[in-house]
Amino acid sequence: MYAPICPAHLNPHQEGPEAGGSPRQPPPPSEWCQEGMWSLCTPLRKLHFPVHPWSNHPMPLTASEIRRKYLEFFAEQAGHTIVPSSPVVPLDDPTLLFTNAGMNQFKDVFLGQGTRPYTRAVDTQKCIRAGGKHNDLEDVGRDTYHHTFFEMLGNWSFGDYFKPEAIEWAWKLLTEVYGIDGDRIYASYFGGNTAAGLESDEEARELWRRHLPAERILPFDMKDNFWEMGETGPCGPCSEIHFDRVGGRDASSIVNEDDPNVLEVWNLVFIQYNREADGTLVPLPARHVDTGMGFERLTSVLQDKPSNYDTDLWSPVFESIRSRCDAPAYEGTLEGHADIAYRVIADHARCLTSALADGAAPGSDGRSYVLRRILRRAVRHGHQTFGAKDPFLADIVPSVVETLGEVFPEMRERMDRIQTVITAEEEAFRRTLDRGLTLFADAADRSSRSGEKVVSGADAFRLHDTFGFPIDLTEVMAEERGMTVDLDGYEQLMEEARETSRSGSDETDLVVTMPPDVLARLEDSGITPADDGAKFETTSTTSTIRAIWDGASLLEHADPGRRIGLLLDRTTFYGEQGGQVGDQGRIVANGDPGGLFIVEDTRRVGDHVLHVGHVESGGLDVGETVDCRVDEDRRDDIRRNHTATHMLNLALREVAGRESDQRGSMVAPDRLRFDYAATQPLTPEQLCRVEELVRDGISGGLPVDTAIVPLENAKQVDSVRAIFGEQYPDPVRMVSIGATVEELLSDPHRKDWMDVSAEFCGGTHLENTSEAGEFVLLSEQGLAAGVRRVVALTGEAARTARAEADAFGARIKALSTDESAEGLPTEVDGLVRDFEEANIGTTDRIRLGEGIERLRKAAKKARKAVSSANKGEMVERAREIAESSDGPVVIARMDGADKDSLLAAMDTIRGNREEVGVLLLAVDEDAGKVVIVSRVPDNLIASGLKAGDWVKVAAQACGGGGGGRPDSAQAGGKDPSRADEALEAAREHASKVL
RNA sequence: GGGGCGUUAGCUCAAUUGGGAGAGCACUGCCUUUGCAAGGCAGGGGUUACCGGUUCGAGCCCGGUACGCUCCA
Repeated sequence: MYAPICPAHLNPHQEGPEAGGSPRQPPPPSEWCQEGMWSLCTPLRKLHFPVHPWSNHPMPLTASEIRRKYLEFFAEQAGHTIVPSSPVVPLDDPTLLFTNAGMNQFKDVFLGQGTRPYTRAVDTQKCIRAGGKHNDLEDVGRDTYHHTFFEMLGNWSFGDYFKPEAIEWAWKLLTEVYGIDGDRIYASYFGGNTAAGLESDEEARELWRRHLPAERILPFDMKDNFWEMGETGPCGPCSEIHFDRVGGRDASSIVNEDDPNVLEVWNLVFIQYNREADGTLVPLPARHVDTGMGFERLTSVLQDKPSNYDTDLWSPVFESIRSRCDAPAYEGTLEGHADIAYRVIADHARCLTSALADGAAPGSDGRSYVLRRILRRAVRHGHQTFGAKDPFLADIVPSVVETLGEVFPEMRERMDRIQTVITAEEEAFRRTLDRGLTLFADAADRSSRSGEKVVSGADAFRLHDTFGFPIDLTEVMAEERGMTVDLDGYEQLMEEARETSRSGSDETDLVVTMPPDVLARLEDSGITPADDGAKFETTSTTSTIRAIWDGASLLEHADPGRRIGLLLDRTTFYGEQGGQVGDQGRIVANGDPGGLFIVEDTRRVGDHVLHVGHVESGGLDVGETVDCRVDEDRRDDIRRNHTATHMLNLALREVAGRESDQRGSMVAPDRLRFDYAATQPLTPEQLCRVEELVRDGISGGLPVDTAIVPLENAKQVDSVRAIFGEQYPDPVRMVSIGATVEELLSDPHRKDWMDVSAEFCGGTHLENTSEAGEFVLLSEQGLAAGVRRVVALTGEAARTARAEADAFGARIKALSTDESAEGLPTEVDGLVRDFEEANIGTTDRIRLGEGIERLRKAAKKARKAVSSANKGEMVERAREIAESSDGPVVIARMDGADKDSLLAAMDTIRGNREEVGVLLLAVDEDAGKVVIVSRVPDNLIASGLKAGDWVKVAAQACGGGGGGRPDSAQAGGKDPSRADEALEAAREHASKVL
């Protein structure tokens, strides 16, 4: 796994402690690297690099050498098993947003709930601290040592070695392997706490005394040196190792004081107690060691750099940012905007690369939303600070992979996908980024001018709500301007928005649900949930009425009219669940005269099945025997759509990739709707392909199988599509298409079963896919960021949609054969209108759209030809008018001219005679209107002739009005028969004022 | 399910109480240049997403639809 190493200081053949002996003392550095076996430690390298100021080690060690030496030291000298980092996205621990410490993957061991095949482990763990309890996001960029993503080096003992070994090895690794000057090392230990009844950890102190003078071994209290996992659970004292970057002094007074030059590098936790629920501490039988060393910090120490960002873990990333964004060189200042941007972008690129490599994606809630916020922060910096024009963040990813891909190969393997996701997300944000930045700048200027250094809650909310600026991003931007954000105002608006959202959605239909006290009363009276197991096999059954619910109380009897809900002892009605809508049908009482109940909807309330509807005739009594009859045709439509939904789900995975997880669905009789995760719309080709796949499935006549199986077994099947975060019952009902559930379970990992639909589903399905008949995608649209929705039809509805498409095809073809026809523009207008409202499939729409577009072009051309002929004619007449007229004004009627032509004519007259005032009038018989335009030169305005007044006089004479500027105006009249009166009025007005 | 915002030339975007739809880039032609890069001149390209309303007049105001973005549930 690792390259050959310098045999002098890490001899793989030597006896380690696992053989009973204590670790061998490594040889002095003068003996290192003489064999040249370790390519990075060759004598040649020594010649080129000066000796480190406080170590005698040839410098610099690269970050990957530092990491490797750590792992190898514990593996080869101390018998540890090298364990890979667990994913940064803890998929099996819902309490954790991201992996934030090395111990996460061993939590079960410390809790005594799990074991490992080894008792000593060493690893480097990918960690993200953002968005959760440990949130370093706000500090990234502002200082030089907080990161959202970092590596934690750790060595672990699970009931194996304890304090002596842990301290001894830590000392050896730092001083001998890494060659750190021991005079700069300080150790802390737990100094005891009488209130908690804990004694000082004298054992740790004594162990450190072997290496350090007493004044550099410092006691601290619970806060710093007693580690606890949570309220209860394993805990114990810890001992930290601190390093002084300066040296040659006594720095003991500034240890643990957040001085950037005296930093904690390693924390050794000795787990020896268990904190019980009553707060008492009980010694553990098996004691553990949990250590954590910040890899980036260690690297900065060993490379003698003032900050983590100056190490070779970042330099390739910074260089990538510099060249990609054409940014000024990084200067390492704390305040410089460019320097902050460098740190933010680099940190966030590392974080995103690592999270996406482990299968997370930016989105709108929880963990996903943290990633979205991180990405948007980085994008905004690249755009605003460095002026990056195009999506750039994905281009930084390769430099991250270059520095981390060796240890974390998943980054290398999934780099393409990481870049695709980042680019898509960045593009999405850019669509609102510019306008959002403008809005922010305006808002900030506004409040600055008014002397307040606060961005209003309304502006912050608008940025969030409309432009997708997370509130924390707005805060950062405000702070850059020395401002703050009115968070209270923002929260208030947010709460109002939530309120409107809520109130809009539920028009609280009291009948469809039951309050807890009613449910409790039912239970007390022994009314148990109806047995609805027969709903899959049959649609009718005989049953007894157990309860009648009217939205307020439980009744004994129901009369016609009111909307009520019925509870039965058994039913075949399907209560709305898992996206499938509830059944409709009728319930008929057996008595004489038998009451008739129309079921309009069926809901699930807890485990009860509530039949909602009204009594149509007769009456119903509790205890009465009834016949239940589900509307079978409607149920069949639903079954068609439900099975088609599963096929669609499978087809989408095939076409859009494994990441297109289901985000919701609705199965109704008239259509089906399916929401899925996606960053980009489906292309026309992909839409066709999806449709094709589902149609193939239908024509293939695949059998549909359902079975109830243990959840654990069902989860084994690789191809099963479960909704992320959904809780499934155990045992779970499984629906498969194209293979039986039994076949799937018998060989759960078989590759070709990726072509078989398998879902956990409690819905009603077809027996064979051929019953679906036909399938048409009706639409594909964006629903929210990262979520898209397709709507589709099956059966008769789908066939109708296809027929309608064919009809449009014929209409288009008919019009296309004669593109010069006189009525074409009108025909095309009608066609376009009908087409937009037509109920046809999206693939047909795309296909037909091309023909429609061609026709629109042809119609446009025809219209234009008419208009330009009209214009030419009017200009010609205008020329004649200009030549034959004299006097200071030209007033003329030019019937047949549209507004454009009239204006062109006016320009012609003014071109010929610059000094005249012009007023032209045209009657548009079709529209029953009079158009009047006018222009007046400056000399006549001075004499009192204003175009605005002039047209107004004329327009009023023919029943209209208008106005404009003194030099140019337009008006209109509504009475064409009085057009000549308008002309006369214009003449009078002109002669009067001139 | 409920809000907010947007849609103007092939692309990126303008358009000051509602008064003749523009710019930059790209495209076409000509000119300049040994060539390249570029420059100059001219030109084509728009149902201002769609439908309806108000108005003498709507890219702009009002209502609806489609599509996109975004937030909430």
